Amino acid sequence: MARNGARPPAAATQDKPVDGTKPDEPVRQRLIAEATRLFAEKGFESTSVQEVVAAAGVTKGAMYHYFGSKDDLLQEIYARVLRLQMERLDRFADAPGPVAGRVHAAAADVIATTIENLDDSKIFFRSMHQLAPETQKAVRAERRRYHERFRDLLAEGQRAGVFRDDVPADLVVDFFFGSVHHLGTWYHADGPLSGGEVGRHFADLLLASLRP
Amino acid sequence: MARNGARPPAAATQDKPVDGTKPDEPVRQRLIAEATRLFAEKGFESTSVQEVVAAAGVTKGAMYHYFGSKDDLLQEIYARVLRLQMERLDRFADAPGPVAGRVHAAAADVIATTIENLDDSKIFFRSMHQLAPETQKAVRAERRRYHERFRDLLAEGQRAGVFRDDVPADLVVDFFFGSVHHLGTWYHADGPLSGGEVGRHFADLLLASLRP
Amino acid sequence: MARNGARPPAAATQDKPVDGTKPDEPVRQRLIAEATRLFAEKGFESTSVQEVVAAAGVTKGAMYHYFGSKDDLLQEIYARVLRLQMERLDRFADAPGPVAGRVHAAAADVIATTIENLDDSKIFFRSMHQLAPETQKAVRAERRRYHERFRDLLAEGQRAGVFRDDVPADLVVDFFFGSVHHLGTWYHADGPLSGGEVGRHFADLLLASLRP
Amino acid sequence: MARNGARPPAAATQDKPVDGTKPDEPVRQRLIAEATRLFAEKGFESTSVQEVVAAAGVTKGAMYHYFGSKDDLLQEIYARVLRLQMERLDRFADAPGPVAGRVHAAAADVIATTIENLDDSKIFFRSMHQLAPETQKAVRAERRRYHERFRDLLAEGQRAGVFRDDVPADLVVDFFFGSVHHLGTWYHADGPLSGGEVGRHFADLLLASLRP
DNA sequence: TATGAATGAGTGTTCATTCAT
DNA sequence: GATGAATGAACACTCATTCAT
Repeated sequence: MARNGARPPAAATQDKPVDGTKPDEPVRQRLIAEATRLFAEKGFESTSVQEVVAAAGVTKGAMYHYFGSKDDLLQEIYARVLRLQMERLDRFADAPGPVAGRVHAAAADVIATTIENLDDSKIFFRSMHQLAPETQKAVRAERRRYHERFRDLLAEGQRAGVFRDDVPADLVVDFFFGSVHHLGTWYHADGPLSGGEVGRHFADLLLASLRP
Repeated sequence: MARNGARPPAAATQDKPVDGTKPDEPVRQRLIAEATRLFAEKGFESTSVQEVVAAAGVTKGAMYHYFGSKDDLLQEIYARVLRLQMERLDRFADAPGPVAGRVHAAAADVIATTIENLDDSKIFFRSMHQLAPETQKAVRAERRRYHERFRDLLAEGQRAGVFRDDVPADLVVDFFFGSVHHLGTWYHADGPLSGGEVGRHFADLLLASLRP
Repeated sequence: MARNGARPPAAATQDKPVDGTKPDEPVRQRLIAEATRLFAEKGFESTSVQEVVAAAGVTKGAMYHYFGSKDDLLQEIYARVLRLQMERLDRFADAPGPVAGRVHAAAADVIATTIENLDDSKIFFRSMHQLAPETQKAVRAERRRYHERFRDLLAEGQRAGVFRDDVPADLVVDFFFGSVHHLGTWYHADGPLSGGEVGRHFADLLLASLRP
Repeated sequence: MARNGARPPAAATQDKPVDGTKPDEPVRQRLIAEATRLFAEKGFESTSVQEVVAAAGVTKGAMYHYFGSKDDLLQEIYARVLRLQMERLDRFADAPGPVAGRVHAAAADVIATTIENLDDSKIFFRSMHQLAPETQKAVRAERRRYHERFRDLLAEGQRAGVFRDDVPADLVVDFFFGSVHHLGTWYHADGPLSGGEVGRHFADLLLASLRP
C-alpha cells in the first residue's frame, strides 16, 4: 500500500502523507502526471506548457529544469507506456501452459491494463506524429517488437494447429490491437463493464475468431 | 490582367472549367483536398492555414471567403466522411439475403472504403477534440447512429440465432470498429494486401468470432 | 488610388512633407531605419524586436510580414552597406588620372561616407558574428572583393613606382581600413572636424606612409 | 609555468593546487580564461553563464561565488587588458633615446601584444556597450588616458620637429589605433606574418606617415 | 471574388540570478 | 566553498483572423 513515487525510490518528505491532492509529490512526477492528464484531455498541441506547469503548481523554469522541451515530456510518457506493456506481455507469453490459454490471458491483460491507464492510451496514437522523427522511429521500433512478440505467440498456436492459419498472424495482431487502441475512444469508467470484463469479452472474441 | 491562380497554370485562366462534379468551385474543392492531406500528414494543429492555402495555390483571403474558419474546414471533412459511411452502411444493411451475409459484406466494405480514404480516417479520431464542443457533439451523435445501425444488424443475427449472444452486440461493434480505425496506423498502399483483401480477412474474423 | 508601394524610393504620399519624425514613411523603410539606429546604439543582441517595432510604430506581426526574422533585418542592413561602398569605390578607382590621386580620393571618400553612415559602420563589425554562418560567409566574401579592389589600386601604384613596395599591399589595406572601422568608436558629429576633413587628413597620412 | 589547463577533471579534487601564480584560485582563473575565449568567439550576449561554467568545469553557484554577475566577469576582462596595455606603454614611452625610436617601439609593441591577446581585443570594442554605464565610463576614461599618453609622445615629436604637425596628434592616434583594433578582424595566427612582423610593418607605416 | 498588409494574443524556450542546504 | 532546484521576466517567433481595397 501507500503506492507512490517512481524514479527516486528514496522517498521524499513523507511527512504529509494521505492528503487530498498529492501535496509535495516530487515535481518531476507531478509534471508527468498532469501532462498526461492534459494531453489526453485536450491533445498535445492544444495544451500549452503554461497549462501543464500551472496544473503541477510550478513555474516554467522548473519544467525546463527537468525536461529539455515540451516534446521531451511527451517522450517520457511514451517511454513509460512502452516499458510497462512490454513487461506485461513478456510475463504472460512466457508463462507455462497451453498456447491458447496464454494468448487469452495476454489479450485480456492488455485490455485491462490499457483501461487502467486510459490517458496514456489516448495520447499514444493521437500524438505520435508530434514526436521528433528520431523518437518516432524509436517508438515505432519498440512498438513493432511488441507486435512481433504477440504475433509469434499466435504463430505458435497456428503451428500447433489450435488456431486457424488462413489469416496471416500479423494481420490478426492488427485486427486485435485495433480494439485495444480504440478503447480510449469509447470506454468510460462509469459504464456498465469493468476493465476486466471488457478484457475477458474481447479475449473471448479473439479466441473464437481464431478457431480453426 | 485577370491575375489569378498560382500553381497549376492550366485550369487557372479557365472561367468555366468543364471538368468533374462541381463546375465553378475548384478552389473550394482544392482547399478541402489539400487540407485533408495535410491534416492527415501532420495533424490539424500543426498545419497552418498558410500551408493549406499555399498547397491549394490560393491566398488566405480566398480560404476565408469559402470557409468561416480553420475549424470550419475540419468540420467539412468530418461531414463528408460521416455522410459517405452512413450511406454505404445503409445500402448493405438494407440489402436482401441472410443477415450473416449482410454483416460480412458491410464489414468488408467499411474496411475497403476506409482504406480508400485513409487520410479521412487518420484525421477522424486524431482531431476530433479540436472541433468546437457543439460540432463535436453533433459528430458523436451521428457516429452513434452509425454504430447503432451496425449494432442492430448484429442483434438481428443474435435473435436469429446465427450469432452468439453471450457478448453484448454493442461491445462487438466497439471490438470490430477498433480494427477499422486502426487501419490508418498500419496500412500502407504498397503493402502485400489490397484494401479488399484486408476487408475480407477482417470480415471473416468477425464472423468467426460471432459463431454461437 | 495613390498606390503608395513600399520598396521604391519614389516617395509615398507626399502630403505631409517636412514633418518632424517621418510620419507615414513606408513601414519597411521605417523598420530598417529604426533597427539601424537601435542596433548601433545598444547592439544587435541587446535590442529586442519589440523595441524595434515600437520605435517604428508598428506591431511585431508587421515586422515578420516584411522580414523573415530579426537576423534577416540585420542582413538587409549589411547588404545595403556593402552595395553602397562597393559602388563608390568602383567609381573612384575607375576614374581617370594618376593612381596616387585616385587612391587619395577613394580613401578620403570612404572615410567621409562611413562618417555619414556611422550607425551602419558601428553595426558592421560589432554584429557580424550574429549573422547566420552562410550569410556571414557571403558578407565576408563581398568584403574581401572590396578589399581586393582597393589592394589592386595600391599594387598599381607600387608597380608604377609611386608607392613603396616593401610593405605588402594587402597589409596596407588592413592598416588603413582599421582607421575606417574605428571611426564609429571615436567620431562624433559635434566634434571639431567634419567628415570631409577627417577624410582628407587620413588620406594624407595614407599617402605619406606610402611614399617610397 | 605549470599551465593548468581547464577541462581536466583531475585538478578538481585538489585542495591546495601547488601550481603557478595564484595558488588557491584556479577556479577564478579558469572562469576568466574560458569566459574570454567564449566571449571572443560568440560575443558576450550570445554566451550564457551556463556555457562559461561548463567550459570551466564548475557550476553556476561557483561562478556567483567569485563574481557578482556575468557583467562582472566582463568587467574583469576589461580591467586586465587596460592595466596590461598601460603598463607596457609607460615602459616604452619612458625609455631613453630619441622620440621617433620610442614611438616606433611602442607602436610595434602594442600591435604584437594585441596579437598575443587577440581574444581580449575582439571583446574590447565589440562588447563595450554591454558594460554598466558607470563601468563603461570608467573604461573610457582609462582608455582616454592611454590615448593621451600616446598622443603626448607624438606631440613631443612634433615639437621636436621630427614629426609633421599639420595633422593633429589626437587624430593620428585615432588613425593608428584603428589598425590596432582592427587586428582581431583579420589577423590569424596561421597567416604568413608573425605578430612581430606586423608590428614592425605597421610601426614603419606610422613613422613614414609622420615624416614632416 | 480575391488580395495582402497588419494585428494581437499566444507559443515554447532561455537565462541570469537566488537561496536553502 | 559549492550545489542545483527553482524563479520570473524576457525573448523571438507564429498564427488565425480581419479589413480596406
